[in-house]
Amino acid sequence: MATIADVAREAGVSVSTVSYALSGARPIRPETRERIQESMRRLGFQPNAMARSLASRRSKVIALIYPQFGDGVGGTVGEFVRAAAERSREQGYQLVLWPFEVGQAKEVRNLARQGMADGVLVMEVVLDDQRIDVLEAAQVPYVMIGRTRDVQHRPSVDIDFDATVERAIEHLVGLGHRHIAFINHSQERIDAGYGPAVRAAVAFDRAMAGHGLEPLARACAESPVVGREVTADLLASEPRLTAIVTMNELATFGVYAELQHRGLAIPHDVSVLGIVTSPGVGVLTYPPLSTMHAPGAELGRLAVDRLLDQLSDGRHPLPNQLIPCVLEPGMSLGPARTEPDA
Amino acid sequence: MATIADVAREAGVSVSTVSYALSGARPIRPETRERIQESMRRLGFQPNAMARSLASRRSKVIALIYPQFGDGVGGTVGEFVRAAAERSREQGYQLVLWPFEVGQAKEVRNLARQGMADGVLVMEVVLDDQRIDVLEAAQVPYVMIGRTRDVQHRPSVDIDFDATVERAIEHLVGLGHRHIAFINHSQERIDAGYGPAVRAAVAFDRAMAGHGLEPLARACAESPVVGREVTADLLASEPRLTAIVTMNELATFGVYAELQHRGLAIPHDVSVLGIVTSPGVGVLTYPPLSTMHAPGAELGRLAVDRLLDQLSDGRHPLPNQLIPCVLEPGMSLGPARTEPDA
DNA sequence: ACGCTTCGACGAAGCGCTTCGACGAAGCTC
DNA sequence: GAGCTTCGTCGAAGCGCTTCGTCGAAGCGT
Repeated sequence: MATIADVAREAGVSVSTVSYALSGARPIRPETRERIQESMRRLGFQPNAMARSLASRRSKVIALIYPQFGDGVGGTVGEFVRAAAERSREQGYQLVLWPFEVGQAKEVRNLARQGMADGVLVMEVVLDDQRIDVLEAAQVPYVMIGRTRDVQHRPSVDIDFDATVERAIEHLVGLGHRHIAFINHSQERIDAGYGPAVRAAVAFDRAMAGHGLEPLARACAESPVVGREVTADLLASEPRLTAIVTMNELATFGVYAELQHRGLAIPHDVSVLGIVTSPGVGVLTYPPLSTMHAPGAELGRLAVDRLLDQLSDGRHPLPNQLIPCVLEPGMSLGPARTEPDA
Repeated sequence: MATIADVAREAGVSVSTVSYALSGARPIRPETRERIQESMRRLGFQPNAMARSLASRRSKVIALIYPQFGDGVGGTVGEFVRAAAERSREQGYQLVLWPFEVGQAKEVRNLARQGMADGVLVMEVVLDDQRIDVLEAAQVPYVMIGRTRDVQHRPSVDIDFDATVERAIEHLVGLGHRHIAFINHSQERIDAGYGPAVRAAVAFDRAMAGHGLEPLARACAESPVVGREVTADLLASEPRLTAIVTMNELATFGVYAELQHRGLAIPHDVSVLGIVTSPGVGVLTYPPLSTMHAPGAELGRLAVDRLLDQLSDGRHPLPNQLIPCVLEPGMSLGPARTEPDA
């Protein structure tokens, strides 16, 4: 492998001149630069990443602390990861994977101290996340995906659950729906303070109230069978129901099953809208589910950008940046049926 | 950040002694080692990764060239990635993501020349894959997931499609099924030489022949709607059909829809078996689909192990290592119904 | 007691780059 | 034309480690 010294010799200049030609940190006469570039080409020179990092004290590496993939149907995490990796590359950074759970803060600290990463992206943070604490202690720039309890002074990007739910309700109300139910994640997750579940629940109540409507919400275990039971329960407690919003992919399959079982047509009798879904979930059902899918790729890009902001000018970015989910029309939404008893 | 020099001073030894205590490359007297470790602990010392890599000429980094996530329902890629990342970490390596398509061989070469990775894992290789060519030219150790046309001398790990299909058929035959259909990926993918589709098709014919049965196979676009059409077509051309094997997740949803539409009960009238699926797909249907899911995690671990084999002793591992899919019982398999006309 | 090996530690030379200070040549001012 | 700045380049000092050669001290056999 050719080194910068080989290039310098070939081009008849000093090593430092080659370095400056490479980085542009000092002016080089055009014909000298030409000569250097020609030599680099001839030798197939690529600067050694390790030497460069050591000398410049910048590794050009971003670490991504990421959660279990693949629970649920989720392609969202995959989208996020790929977008983050691509954006990093565009900006001349590499993305390394640190598969650490919440409990492995010590490992995070050690790796951070090894100077392998200039900054860290932390996915699926929890309310009290030790990993964030050690990163702050180690003075390593980071961006969270999600939020800790203290969110004011910590840079993060996340799904805008408020806006997503608000838009979902608005859309349904616009179609004439007045009796709208919401199927959330499981009660355990809500009790555990799982951010999305808690925030969406609050947002749903608020959005319904904003339209002068009665909120009807249920927690639901992540399973089609329970989703089916919950749907039955919802129909029993509110027979005038014409729309169901779900934030629970597996439960959604149960919603479909129960409605079909009862001979209720989608969307003629009941409209169904899946929010914060993975991409591609809509086509798994018949009729295709209308969804508001999580902006995984956009979040990935944004997270990298916010991190690089910190790395370049040292300034802290906006502490929080939220992106709403995107409506992906399917065939499961329609105007509310005329209420049988209203 | 403490350096090795700080530790040496603290412990009253030379820098090289600390280094040897760290690596174990030369014997150190126990009490000296004690003292050094105590100093390291006190200073919170972690060796600088860049300096270490530069001096030792080993980056302790594995690169993963990986495909688009999230087409299809797939959690398999996610499983693979996480398992590979975890295994790497266990072995003291980092996993970096190189989001490169088949066409970006030049980028792969450049990055490889930068010495950032000691070895490379290449996912979703195609029959003639330039990325493999440049890696060989650059003498960078690699392991493929999948196969190129020339597979004899190239280390790879992959799903054992032969064994998977063979076991699937065997299982169904054991349940008394004689008229078994196979739904493959789309014709375009087969024509394009997409390995899994081609190999599974061949394996199906062979397995059926091995049991003295008539193979009945169909290509099918990746969509529930087309899956439904193909199912109708299969039932028309072989009314005695009692089992359907699918290697096409989206189509499987269509299979269910068509069977239910015709009042054919699963598994009483027709058994359905999804092979090479992502984990968790089974529970999306009712009754839960029996699957043979792709061993993503196992492949991830294995790929890393095979790569590290090369890195440590320089010997080439077994060129190919295949792992069959694992049967995950659902509720969609049952004994063949008595043939109405046999 | 002598030379021999073995053990444990040290010093120094890199690894391939970045970056700082310096310096000759050329261009400017008055 | 003396003194100034500006431009383009060079040399050398690291960055924080690994690793090779070396060397004193202790342990061995005879």
